[in-house]
Amino acid sequence: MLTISTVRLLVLGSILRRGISHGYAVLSDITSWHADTWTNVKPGSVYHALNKLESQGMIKSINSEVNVKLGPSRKEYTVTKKGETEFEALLESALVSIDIQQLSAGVAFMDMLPRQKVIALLQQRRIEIERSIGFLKSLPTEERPSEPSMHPELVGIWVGYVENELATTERILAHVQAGKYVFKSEEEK
Amino acid sequence: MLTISTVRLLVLGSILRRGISHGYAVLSDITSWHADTWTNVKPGSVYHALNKLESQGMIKSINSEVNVKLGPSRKEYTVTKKGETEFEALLESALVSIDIQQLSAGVAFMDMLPRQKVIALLQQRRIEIERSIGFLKSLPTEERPSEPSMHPELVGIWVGYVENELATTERILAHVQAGKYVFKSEEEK
DNA sequence: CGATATCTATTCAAATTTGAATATAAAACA
DNA sequence: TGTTTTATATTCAAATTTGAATAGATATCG
Repeated sequence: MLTISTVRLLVLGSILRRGISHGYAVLSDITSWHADTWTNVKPGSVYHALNKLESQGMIKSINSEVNVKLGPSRKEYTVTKKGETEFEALLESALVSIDIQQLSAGVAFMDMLPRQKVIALLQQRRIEIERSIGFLKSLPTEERPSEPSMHPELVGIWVGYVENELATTERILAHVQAGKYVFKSEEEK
Repeated sequence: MLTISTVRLLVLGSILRRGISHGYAVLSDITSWHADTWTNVKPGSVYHALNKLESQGMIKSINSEVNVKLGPSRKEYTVTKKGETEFEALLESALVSIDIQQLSAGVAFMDMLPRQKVIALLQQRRIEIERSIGFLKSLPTEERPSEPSMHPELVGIWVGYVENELATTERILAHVQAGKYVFKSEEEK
């Protein structure tokens, strides 16, 4: 289950990438990206996010209505300045978040930030994950657990999870530092 | 964010472990188990689950009212036969689920199933994860991704996630097969 | 050329979650 | 003894998500 901020990030990012877009295209983008794994957004969530973003002045609807399409009429949107600011804030917090769905959405759009910014955020993420590993490893367990919190396997599951998050962060960080991918304000040749 | 079925499993398991319980105790159990990591259940979710489980005949309220407590009055529940059946169904599906939160809840209560059953479920989980790894590894990627679904890092995040799930499953399976922990209908000495 | 399938596009009610508020009783303190 | 704190216990409105339904327009098939 995705959080609202992840949906907002995905919606804003999808519209920004296209310049002008509408609910169905956003939905198609998101579901085509998901690979049945990292997102499971339903139409209602996308349209809800669009309505809310519009009411908050993050996006605004335009009436181009160039009827070069098949099917019912669309409502098209562009992202406002305020929306761009929101997008960057959501993106930055996604790249630092320990949650894997947030991170996925962040990585999907990371090239819309400068390379150095992404490096700094991923380094921050690494520090938070290391703290989390330290905490989890400090938890006491019992071979005959008297309650679930003491169960070695339960603690093990979460240690494994965050250790994998650490490896993931370091891998991406290394690639970005090594010059892979094209980031904001880097010309492509 | 937890799914409803995970909350139901946790609530039923918590009541079953205590025999008789009430909302606040269930909430305390669940939050004391979480270690700030694998659950983040709010009061409203627990009470909602209790009301729904009661309306479905999975639990029933009893009026023992042995006022040996401090604070406002409670509403106490026991799990019905129907609720026990539901608990086992939820538990079995949690142990097979690829979702880590479901698995965590499943592991927390796995000792309420026979050892052989748990082994069979974890083996099934392993097979589903292997299928998932195969699928993810078959996805095409591009060094200059034209869309997020093609991004090597995004695919890499999810390959890493499921590979870690595989390792976790195999580790727990090995421990259970090696005779660790006390399961249903195994006497303790 | 009429039926029906398909793709496009959105809406809506019902279910669920969240965050905050409310409320009771005992304990602790001054 | 009064007042504040702490622990117990639940409720509720608002926000969000889900699942299903609705609906327009072209394509396809016999």
